[in-house]
Amino acid sequence: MFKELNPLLHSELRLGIMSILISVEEADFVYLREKTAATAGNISVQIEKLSEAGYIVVERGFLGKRTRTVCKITEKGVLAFEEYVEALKSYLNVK
Amino acid sequence: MFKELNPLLHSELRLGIMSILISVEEADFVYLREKTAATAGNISVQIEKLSEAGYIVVERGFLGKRTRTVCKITEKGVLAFEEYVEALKSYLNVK
DNA sequence: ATAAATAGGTTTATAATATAAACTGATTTA
DNA sequence: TAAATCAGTTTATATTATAAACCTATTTAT
Repeated sequence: MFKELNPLLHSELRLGIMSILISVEEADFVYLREKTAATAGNISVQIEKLSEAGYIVVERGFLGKRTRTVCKITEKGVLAFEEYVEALKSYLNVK
Repeated sequence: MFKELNPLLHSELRLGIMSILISVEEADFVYLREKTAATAGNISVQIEKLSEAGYIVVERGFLGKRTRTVCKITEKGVLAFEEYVEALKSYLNVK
């Protein structure tokens, strides 16, 4: 009847991060913080979780002298996101 | 950018319960337990939360000699569910 | 008649989670 | 050179989801 909702994606902030990354394919820490309006600590933790799961890859580098953390969604992440959306449909009366 | 996801509805089990109730307009405890495949304790707690929020009404009665707890969604519950679905769309690339 | 299962729940304990506050180290500005 | 600001990370806390344990009534088996 109901499909399982991947708990890693069924989280407001992680879902927001994934939602951004699936459309832009590359976003840095600051951009994610601005778009999601979450605190830096919260973003940091959730990025780490998504990274551990292999849903995104994180590259820490520099932009001039400033540190810059760039995130990209992986193929695995795209698939997980798509499956999550499919699973959600079993809860909403959307076909 | 992203709309807030009502935390009361952004829960796999409560969402399942609401999803059922929005389509059948009346379901008892046993039916909800079977359809959601959750434990009775879990169902019990989540029904209570939805009830406290005024999203559903709960009537405890009898069916023959057996106790029977019947749940119905309220107008407030329907609205909250619809708003939740709208909010979700801001995260998925669905229009 | 009585013991053991079963039904329909509720209460509670526990483990997982989300979140923000506090912190760090570098860089820029006053 | 002291104070702010930037870009994050670590940690502490409060909330939450979940299942285990429990309870009371009823049915079934002996």
